[in-house]
Formats: sequence, structure tokens, C-alpha cells
Amino acid sequence: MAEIDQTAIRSLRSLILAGERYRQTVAEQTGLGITETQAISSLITYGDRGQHELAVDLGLSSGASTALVDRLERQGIAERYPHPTDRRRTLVRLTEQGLDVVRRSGDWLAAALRDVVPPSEMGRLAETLTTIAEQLNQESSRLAAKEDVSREA
Amino acid sequence: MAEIDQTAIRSLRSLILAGERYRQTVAEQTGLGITETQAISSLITYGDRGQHELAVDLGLSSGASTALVDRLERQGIAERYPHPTDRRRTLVRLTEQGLDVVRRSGDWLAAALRDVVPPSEMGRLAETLTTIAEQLNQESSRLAAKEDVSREA
DNA sequence: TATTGTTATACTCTATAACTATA
DNA sequence: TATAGTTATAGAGTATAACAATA
Repeated sequence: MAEIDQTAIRSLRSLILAGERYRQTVAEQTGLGITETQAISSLITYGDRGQHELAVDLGLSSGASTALVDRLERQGIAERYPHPTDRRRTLVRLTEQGLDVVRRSGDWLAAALRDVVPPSEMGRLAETLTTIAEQLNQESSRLAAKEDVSREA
Repeated sequence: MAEIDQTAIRSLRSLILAGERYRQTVAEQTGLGITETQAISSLITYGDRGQHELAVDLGLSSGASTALVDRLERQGIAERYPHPTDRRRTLVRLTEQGLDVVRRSGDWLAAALRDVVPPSEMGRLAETLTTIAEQLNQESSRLAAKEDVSREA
């Protein structure tokens, strides 16, 4: 059992590394920075959001988030638009050009998923990957919260 | 079919994002930088290597690789040792302290894998994750090579 | 000649902190 | 008072290029 767990941990570690290498490749292929392509991924995955929420999601400070969205706008990848009721907030959405990056990079991800399981099992695999992502996010949140507590102590 | 593919692509994208957030959390929890923890992951996953191979793996320049290994040595995480036959090369290996980071961060990964599939299917899941990682790496290599060609043209 | 690694310089990106506007 | 976002400054990390040592 423990042996299988170690194998599973190793497989997830290698997938995370492969994801980071993919991220660099996407950045090089599109001429964008690492953080820009992460923001694009985050926006398409979780939808339009305010800069603050985007910053928290990517682990950035508010100042870095302002600079990030500045770069995205300058490159025509995303754009700011006002929050309908809260005039403090600025929401961010992908432009057509940003969606094009999503489509191209999505094709490259599809290549990584080709033939790993029979088509009939692809739906179940997707559910499994999503569950792992959710539990990994939960674990990250748990650890980040623990650090905050120790800081206050 | 195409619909399932889009779902699968979305699930992989979210897992890659979760992996990047996990990376940041590990860096914060250990007091190391992002690149340092990537190097640790790479060394434990693919074994000891020369600085050049490590640099290629992480997408770094040779100068950045020197600075990286300098930092790892200063923090007691890894150490240089001479290649047995090629005196140009310097190999890098994790110290006991580096292995401790591997163990701690491995526990956090284990938490993400808990209960996603029955124990009897964990071995098969590990194989699937490893295959996805390999194919994603292949795709990254293919794209990087394509860029090199276009540069020469 | 090609490869591995080091050094020096400039640049990009981010954190911090002080600030404005709105809730 | 608290929150969202901007700006200015300083610092960390990287790419580039020139270099030394070895294959």
C-alpha cells in the first residue's frame, strides 16, 4: 500500500513538473510571460473576476496585479471593465485574442491526453483530474492558513 | 466526443493551475524560492545530473543555473560534486536536508490523492498520471523544436 | 571546435508601503 | 473603518554575452 502511494506521489510530482514545463513552452510560443499565461488559464477556468481575486488566485500582491493587468491590456489579451454595482472594483475579461491563446494551448493539452485511456473512460478521467486539482487546492489553502497562524503567534 | 475532450482539457488545465499554486505554497512553507523547489522536484524525479541538464530541464540559461545551484548550496539543500570522468562537468545531488523537503512536500501531495480512487485502483491512476506527464513533456519538446526551426528560417 | 560552467551587466517582474476612491 | 486599485521604490531572479577550462 505505502509502496503504491509513493508511486502515486511520484507520478503526481512528475505531472506537476510537466505542467510547469508546458507553461514555459506556452509562454515562449505566444511571446507572453509566465504570469500572463497563468492569468489567462485562471480567467478561462474560473471566469471573469476582479483584480483582487485574480491576484489572490495567482499569489500576487495588489501592485503586481495592477502591473499584470496593465500588460495584458497593452498586449490585447484581456481588458478591464467596471463592476456593475461596486465602483471600487475593476473586473477583468479575456478578449478574442486572449481566447485564441486558450484555444491554441488547449490543443496542446489535448495532445497530452490522447490515447491515455479509451474514449469511453475519458469522462471519468476528467472527473478524477478535477478532484485531484480540488484537493490539491484545498491542501494549499490549509497550509497557507497554517502559516498565517504561526505568523500571528 | 468533442464535448468530453473539452471537459478533459479543462480538468487538466485546472490541475496544472493547482500544481502551480502548490508550488508557491511549498516555497512559502519552506522559505525557498519557486525555482529552488522546482530543482528539488526535478532532482528527486529524474536523479542527479549536471548543471547543464538541470538548466535545460527547468528552462534556465547556464548563468541562471549557476546562480541557482549557488543558492541551493548556500541553503544546504543540494551540493555539487565532480563528474567521475568528465572534468568539465559538475553534478548536483540533494543533501539530507533537501530530501527532507521532498518528504514533507510529498506528504502534502499524498493528501491530494487521498480517496480520489479506491486503493485497488491507485496503481493504475499512477500509471495514467505518469503517461499524461510523459506525453505533455513530449508535446512541449515538439513545440520548442518547432520554434527553433522557425528561428533559423 | 564544441561543451560545461562562471562572471558581469542590464532587464523584467514582484513585494512593500503610502496613497486615493469607494463601500 | 475596511476594501479595491494605483503608484513609487527597492530587491530578487533571469537572459545575454564574454570568458576559462576541458573534451
